[in-house]
Amino acid sequence: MPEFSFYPLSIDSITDPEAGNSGVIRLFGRTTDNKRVCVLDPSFSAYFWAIIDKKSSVKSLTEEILALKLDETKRIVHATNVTYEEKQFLGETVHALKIAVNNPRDINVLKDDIKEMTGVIKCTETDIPLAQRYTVDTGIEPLQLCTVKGTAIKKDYITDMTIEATHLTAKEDSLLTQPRMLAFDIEVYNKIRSPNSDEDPIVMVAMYGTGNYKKVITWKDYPGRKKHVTVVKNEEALIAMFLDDVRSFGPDYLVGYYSDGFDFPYLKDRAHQMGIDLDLGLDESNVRFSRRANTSTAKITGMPHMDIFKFIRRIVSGQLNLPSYTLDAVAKHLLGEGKTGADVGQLYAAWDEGGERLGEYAEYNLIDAKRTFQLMEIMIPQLNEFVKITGLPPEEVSRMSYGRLVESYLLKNLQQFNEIAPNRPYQNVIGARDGDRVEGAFVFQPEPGVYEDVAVFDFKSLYPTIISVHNICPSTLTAGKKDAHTTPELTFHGKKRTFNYNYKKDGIFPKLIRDILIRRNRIKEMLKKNKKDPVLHARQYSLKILANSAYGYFGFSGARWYCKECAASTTAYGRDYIAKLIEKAEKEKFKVIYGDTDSIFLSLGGKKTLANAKTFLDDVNKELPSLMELELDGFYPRGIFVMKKGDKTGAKKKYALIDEEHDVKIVGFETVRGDWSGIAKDTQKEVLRIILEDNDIKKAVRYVRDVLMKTESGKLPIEQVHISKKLTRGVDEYTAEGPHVKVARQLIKRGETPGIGSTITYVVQEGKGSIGGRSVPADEAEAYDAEYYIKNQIIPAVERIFEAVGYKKEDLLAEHKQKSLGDF
DNA sequence: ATCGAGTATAA
DNA sequence: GTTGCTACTCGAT
Repeated sequence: MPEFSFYPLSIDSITDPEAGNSGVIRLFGRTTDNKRVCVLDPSFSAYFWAIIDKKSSVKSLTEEILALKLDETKRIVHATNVTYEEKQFLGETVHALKIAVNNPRDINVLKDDIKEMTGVIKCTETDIPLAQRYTVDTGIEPLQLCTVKGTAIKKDYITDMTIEATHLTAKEDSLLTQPRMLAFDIEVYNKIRSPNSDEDPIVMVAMYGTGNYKKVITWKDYPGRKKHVTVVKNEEALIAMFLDDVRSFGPDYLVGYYSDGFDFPYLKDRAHQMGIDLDLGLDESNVRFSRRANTSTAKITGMPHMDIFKFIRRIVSGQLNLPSYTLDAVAKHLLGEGKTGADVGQLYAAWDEGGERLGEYAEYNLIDAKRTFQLMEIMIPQLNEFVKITGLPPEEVSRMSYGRLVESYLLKNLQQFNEIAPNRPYQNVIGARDGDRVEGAFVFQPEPGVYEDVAVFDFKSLYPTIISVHNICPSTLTAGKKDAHTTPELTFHGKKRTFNYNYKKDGIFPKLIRDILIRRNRIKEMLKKNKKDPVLHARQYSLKILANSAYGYFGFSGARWYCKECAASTTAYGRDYIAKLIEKAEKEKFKVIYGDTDSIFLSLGGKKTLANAKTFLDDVNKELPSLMELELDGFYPRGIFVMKKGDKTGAKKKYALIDEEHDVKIVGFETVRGDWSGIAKDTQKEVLRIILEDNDIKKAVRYVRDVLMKTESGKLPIEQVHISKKLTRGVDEYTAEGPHVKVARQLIKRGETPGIGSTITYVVQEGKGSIGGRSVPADEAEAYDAEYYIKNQIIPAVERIFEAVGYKKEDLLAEHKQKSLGDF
């Protein structure tokens, strides 16, 4: 009887037609001696719960449920086993029947009849995927080494062996950390910017894999071709060879960058036209596509396909904070090297001409695949941490949302509470929930001006600690005030009220969040000794994300544990903590200049020292409940707050600070926004720097004047007047057409297909009429409307900075006009 | 002058 | 399939 250890890479379930369509768990993985295996575990049964009104109903209901025989097409649906357990459901002790079935699909049929039975209150956990249920109940998890005993069977899987397991056990703490990976990228022939799969062929595909594997396939030969470039006779042969190469390489992960959204859908369209199947599955099945909202996914049975773009965009973007997440931008940031310099827009021309230039594009293609591979390598520790936290397979984790993260973590940790989970809401419930709004955070109204010696404090993980300390949870929400935390007064559905959370027992969220925060604190301690450890870093980051997602999850309409009261209570406590902190600071004669959600800014301004501020910090921390902590976020010799447009009050969420290392931190200004021209952003940045660092307003005025003159002369580099905005819907769906929509129409007219999510870059030119009417695609612009850029871009970007230091816009303009008049 | 739509960012 | 808050421009009225 074969016995070996292996790392599961994907876990899913199938039904076995030879055993009455009963559910079978299927694990594809890699053995410790590097073989590919498929392990089938038929021993695990699907089940769900029925919550019933009283214990005395158990016997009769059990009989009634077991007697159910429902006729479905080609099968009889029935329960195989019913057992009674006392469980917890949202904080209540309940009587529950665990109802097992043969075919996982039977759950959906049975539950409708069972919930109508007298004595049954509701059916729940009817929508948990069998594979997820399996990992939770057995502890067999993706990437965790496990040992299997069983019989080798013949099944048509493309693996070294297929085993039907008799014993399957998880080994402790051994994770697959070095998967065999293959990254790929395709290049398409296209004259206009967005390729059309009905016409434009795939001309190259590159692969880069573990062990320095590299290969480019193309279908036109050229002089000087390198030996890793293979030429085939046409596009059809290119696709066929690509599929063969992927199969024979046998990756644990097949990796792409935006391959869910582009490479695979494109390959599918082209292959379909040629009558080829993308049958990469280890069961010879085709790549499976699904579309939801505006994202698509491409999955391959047994061969996890990872779209690393999605993971970076959704999960890691919080720590990267880049303005753009193109492969080039992300690779430059994380690897120090981006794409090659080749202009992919000219690939079609090189292809038509033939010749040596094609070599540049083969190199470009290969480097794209290589960068994708390198990015995946960097992401592995982070990905592994999320796999451990959620128990989800890597391909799911790579496409995971925050809601899914929280929910998977909860489902995985419910046993310690003896709790059963609510079902996911139906669409109509989600719709009803969407109308609910809760009051958010407090933002301090700043006074415009320049401040000296600014100390910034913030609460460490404010919302997670509040949830934990005040036991905020759908399972502890209670009507009575006895033995309960009562929230500060808040507005809910238009009425003033408070909520109570019983503290007699730990809530699910509070307990799990406390564990997470404590674990994270421990890891951060370890990180102090071992600063660069990527695994520790990934671990603390994943815990941070998880803890921070809990508040958002409470208010998320698609959540199982949706709880608007909990979300409202969390922010109410947040406002209360900040208000009390401000009150205390003012009582201690500190000048509070700003605060937002979890932070306060104190201006020491000569009267107080940093030591005073630190004493204040210590005092505050002595009074805070354990887990909660105020931290010194930073000390800044100078800072500036500006006023809102139109009135004299200070603008919130908009300020700049300079630290002792002379680094300027700019928040909320146009400079850090993508939808302003380069000239406006650069000018604003420099003005802020001059004022904060040199403290020389005259110098700043001189600087702006120079910029205005240069702008007026028409000599700015054209890129400096590019403005970019994203299309968030189809061009015809707009009711109000801004300039970027009008420009998108021009692009369509010249044959391009700017779709949802594409960025439109344009230049405003001179002429009559609306700004939109005078805007043209950036690549068509040679000149710009100097007046527009002066009046609508540069001046607005700097005027309120000058106002904050007592300098009028008119002065700035007047000096500019005099000067320029003199010039003419 | 005012308002809604659209876009983007902070936390 | 995280939340809410603020600020701005453009175009319509």
